[in-house]
Amino acid sequence: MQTHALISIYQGLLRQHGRQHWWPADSPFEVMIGAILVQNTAWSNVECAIENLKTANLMTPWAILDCNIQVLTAALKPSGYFNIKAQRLMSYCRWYTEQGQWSVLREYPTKQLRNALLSVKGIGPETADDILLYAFERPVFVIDAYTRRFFSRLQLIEGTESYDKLRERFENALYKEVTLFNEYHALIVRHSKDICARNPHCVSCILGADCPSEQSVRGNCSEINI
DNA sequence: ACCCAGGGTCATA
DNA sequence: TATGACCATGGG
Repeated sequence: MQTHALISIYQGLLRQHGRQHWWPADSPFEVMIGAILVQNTAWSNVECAIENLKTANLMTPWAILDCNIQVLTAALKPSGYFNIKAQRLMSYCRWYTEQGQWSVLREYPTKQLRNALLSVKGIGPETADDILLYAFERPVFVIDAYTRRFFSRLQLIEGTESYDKLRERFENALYKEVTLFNEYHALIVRHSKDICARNPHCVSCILGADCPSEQSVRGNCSEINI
C-alpha cells in the first residue's frame, strides 16, 4: 500500500468535506451502543433508536441489563433487526459490566481489548474496531463496505481481501494516529453517502475541483490522478 | 415496487 | 475457506 497515495487521498477528502468530528455521541458508552445498532443499518434509523433509549433512560449498561427485554426491543424497533440487536446489547452490557467497565477496560493493551471485544457474541471485527477507535481512542483502521468499495474503485486494493489483512495494510502504511484514523474513516463514509453511493462508476470526486459533486451524481466523473 | 444501509451468526459444502 | 440464508426498519 502506497503511503503517499493514501495521504493525498486523505487530504483530498479533508479539503472537500472538512472535519467530521466523529463519533456523533454524548459518551463512549453511547458510541458502543451506536456501533452495534448501526450494523447493516442506515444511521438515521439508529438515531431514532438512540433517542428512544435516552427517553427510556436506557443509556447505561446497568439500566439495559435491568430492563425488560421487550421494553428494549420496542425502543430498538426503528433501527431494524430489533430482536437480534436487543440480545446483542444485553450480551455486550453483561460482558462490559463483568469486565469492570470503562475504568478497567481502558487500561487494556489494544490487542487484548480487541480480542476481548471479539469474544462477545454479536461483536464482529468492524464493530470491535469502531468501539476501539471511537470509544477507546485506539489507533485501529476500520474497514467497512464503503472502505472496500472506495479503494477498490481506485484500484488500490482488490476488494475481496480478508478484514484483518486490509486493516493491517492500512495501519502499516499510515502513522498510527487516532485523530488521523478517526477522520479518515469518517471521511470515507461521508464521501460515500454524500456523492458516490449510487453510482457504480464514480471512483473519485476526491479532488473536488476536478470532479464537482453534481457532475459525479450524473455519472460523469473523471478518473483521479493520485 | 424495488434497492440499499457505517454487519454478524449460523448452517452447509 | 467460502458462499447463502437470515435478521427488519425507513428513505430514496
